[in-house]
Amino acid sequence: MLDLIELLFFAYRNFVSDPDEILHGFGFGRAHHRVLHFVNRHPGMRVTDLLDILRITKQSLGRVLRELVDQGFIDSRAGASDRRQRLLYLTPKGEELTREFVAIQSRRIQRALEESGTDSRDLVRRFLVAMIDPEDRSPTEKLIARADQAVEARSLVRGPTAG
Amino acid sequence: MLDLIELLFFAYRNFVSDPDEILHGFGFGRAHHRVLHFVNRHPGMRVTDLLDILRITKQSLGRVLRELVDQGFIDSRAGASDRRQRLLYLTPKGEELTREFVAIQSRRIQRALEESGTDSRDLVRRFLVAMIDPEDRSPTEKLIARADQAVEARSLVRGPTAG
DNA sequence: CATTTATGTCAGCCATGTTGACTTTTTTCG
DNA sequence: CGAAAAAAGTCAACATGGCTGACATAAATG
Repeated sequence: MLDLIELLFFAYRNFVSDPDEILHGFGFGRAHHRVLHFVNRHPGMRVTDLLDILRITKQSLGRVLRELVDQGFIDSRAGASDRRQRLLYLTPKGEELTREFVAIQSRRIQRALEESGTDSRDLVRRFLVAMIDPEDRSPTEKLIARADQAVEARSLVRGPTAG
Repeated sequence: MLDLIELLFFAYRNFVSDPDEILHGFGFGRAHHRVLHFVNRHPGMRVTDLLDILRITKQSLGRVLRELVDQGFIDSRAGASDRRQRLLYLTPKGEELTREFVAIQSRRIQRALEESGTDSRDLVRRFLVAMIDPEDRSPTEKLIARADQAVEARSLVRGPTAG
């Protein structure tokens, strides 16, 4: 297993370096990437939801979130039904930036799947899920499913060719 | 691909948290884990080799390496043929600690491979290699091969049942 | 009205990266 | 031999992104 332990290290390092380089030009770092990524996936999410996903403290998140809001990458609106909540959305500027690193990371994964063989996607997906702590798997898969459904819903509203 | 991007994040986070927890008891962190891991894999490696693998600065490495040597987890001996070199070895204490996190990470991978299906190992390995930057792949695979061969050589010297 | 919840903020600390400058020891090469 | 290069180590200062603890405010809830 030692080879796979190391390959995970090397692969992940390259994988996260893609967005790192893009964000470095804006004075942002890895922490900003994560925030942008999950706000993109769950538009209108609460700050608390983001804290649960990232598993960092409010203070750590607060720092990067403030920078992203101040510089116009994220919009933070009070909730309609519960006005204590701050619901997080990407601005057009934030969407544009997010598209960049989603694209580059998707390309890397796509290439790797093609090189590793036909029908590798399902197996790789199952492997990654199984690498997650058992108690976290179901919540994680539900989170991903909810995000995917929301994308689907938005694309139906805008029409099939709008995205 | 968004689901795989996120699964990589969640899977890797759990994957590295295993050794993190073990090392936290010794006042060590992620940086110490990496050093111990690669010194275990390449006993007698030079400091320069380690710098090449980790891609961090001499100063960053120096800090954690000093702690590991001072506290008796790593032995640093002058090279026989080139006495400028410091060749790095795990002490018995370092070996014991290293065995712990190799074991826990191996168990996680083993479990994930079993759950993701028969013959998943080869495909997962190919996928991980293909996730690495093309120009880094060949050096990385050679590095892993050399480490595996050295393990093989050592086990032949000590006899097949010694390990 | 008291309590809880969601959020934000100040202050300070820690781990681990970075740059830049410099030293010592040893090897290599013209 | 002597100059240059290589391997390693060190000092100082700084950045990023984690952390704890203590509070403050607004709004919902019972």
